[in-house]
Parts: sequence; C-alpha cells; structure tokens
Amino acid sequence: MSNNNLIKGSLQTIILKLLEENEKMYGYEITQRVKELTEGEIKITEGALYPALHKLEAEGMLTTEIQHVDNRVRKYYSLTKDGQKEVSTKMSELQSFVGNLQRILDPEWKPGLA
Amino acid sequence: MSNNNLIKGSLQTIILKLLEENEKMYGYEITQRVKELTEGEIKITEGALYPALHKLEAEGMLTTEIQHVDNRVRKYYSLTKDGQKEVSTKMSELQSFVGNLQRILDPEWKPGLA
DNA sequence: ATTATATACATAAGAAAATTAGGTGTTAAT
DNA sequence: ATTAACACCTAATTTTCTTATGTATATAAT
Repeated sequence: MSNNNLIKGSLQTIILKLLEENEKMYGYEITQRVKELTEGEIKITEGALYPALHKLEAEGMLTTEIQHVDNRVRKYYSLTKDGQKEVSTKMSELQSFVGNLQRILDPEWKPGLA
Repeated sequence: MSNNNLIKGSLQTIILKLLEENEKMYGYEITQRVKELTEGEIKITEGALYPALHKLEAEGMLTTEIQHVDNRVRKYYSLTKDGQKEVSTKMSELQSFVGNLQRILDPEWKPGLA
C-alpha cells in the first residue's frame, strides 16, 4: 500500500477513462481493475471511489443500473453523452499537465522522446 | 488559459526539484520559473506556494536566508541535507505514480516507449 | 460451527492541499 | 496619480482524499 496520495484530482479521469473502454463497470470492479493494471501499486479506496462516482452521476456524466448477481447487488455505471465528451477533456488536461510536469522536473525532457 | 487545478500533491516535489537545480531561490522566483518552463500554462498561486514553503521549512527540508535588494526583502530557500534526500524520494514516487497513471489510462503504453 | 476473506454497497469525521480573496510595502512605468 | 510588477504573507473556504465504520452475502479455511 504505497503512497497513493499524489496528484489528487486524477481519480475522476481514471473512472471516466475506464468507463470509456468498458461500457459499464461497477464500483468494486473499478478498484480491482486499477489494482490489477498497476500491479497493486495504486489502490482506490472505497471512501474515495463511491463519493466520486456519486458526484459524477450528480453532474450528469454517468448513469446507473442495478443488477442482482447471486443475491448480491451491483450498481453498474456507464457514460452519458456528456460523460463521453468529458473523457476527452479530462484526458487532454491530464496529458498537458503531465507534459508540463516533465518540463519542470526534467530539464532534458523533450516532447516526443521517452 | 487551461486548467491549472491539477497540481495537487506535486507542488512540494516541484519546489524541491527546482531547489536541487538552483541552490537557492526565493518564492516569487519559483512562481516565475514555473510559468516560464510551462509557457504560462502552470501558474503557482501564492496562496499555495508560501504555505508549502513554510511547511517544508518546518519539516526541516529547507532553510531560509533573508536578503535585501533595493529595499525589497527576498527570502531565499535552499535544501537541507534531509531536503536533498527528500528530492529523490519524492521524484521516484512521482515517476512511479505517473507510470501507473499511464498503465491505467493508456492501455497501449509500455515503459520505455513514447 | 465459526471465523476470516472476498465481494459489494455506503457514509461520516478529519486531514491535506489547493483556490480565492484579501493584506502589506517597494519600484518602475504611463 | 495610477497601474503593474516585484515580494512577502494569511484567512476562509472548497475539494479531495484517508481512515474508520457500517450493512449484507458468499466462500474458503480451521
């Protein structure tokens, strides 16, 4: 459980991007996917995830759909039209931010190299 | 002017890294350097910068030295021994975080390629 | 049988780190 | 005389996270 406390604000982008690739996902699934993709290095806590999902839903970026699987409740989220637009916005903001970070932190860095 | 609101968590790293490269800098100088390096895309606000500098100083990462230039006061910051160690720590944390972000957001991404 | 772990949702208290908005004072330019 | 740039600072608020807790079912281990 390394430090997960870097660059607050990227959780929304992560959620939106995963949903762009997956059509529909439920909360627990998102935590597992992130854990898997980062080999356990990033763990999305439920205390962060669920409020973030609820906020994105309230903002009209996501819609939900309840499914019952083996007596367990799953709340599936998917992107709305607005949500689809928001993915691109958030992704380019994040990419430009990371690029700027490189320019600050790595004076050797040029866009297009490593 | 694009969004400036993604810096959360990386400001300390930025400060420490700039001071590693520059021996000593004062607050205003840091804001200008960042603005310059990012072509105006990232603007460090004073309300974020000064508290961050004070915190790093309180934690023993930075020392200060006042200079007077044309009746103006400048508070120069430099890294302590602990601060020098902290730069490496924070830099590798940030690098690993950015790597993990890529793995989540860009399924095509492989370390060592663009 | 009971306990622990995994699955699956959720909220609440508090901390951390920003934003926004204000304040002080000097120097240089219009 | 006023604005902009230089140079420091703090306070109130907001956002976003961590930590802790709660509910409930399913499954594996003891």
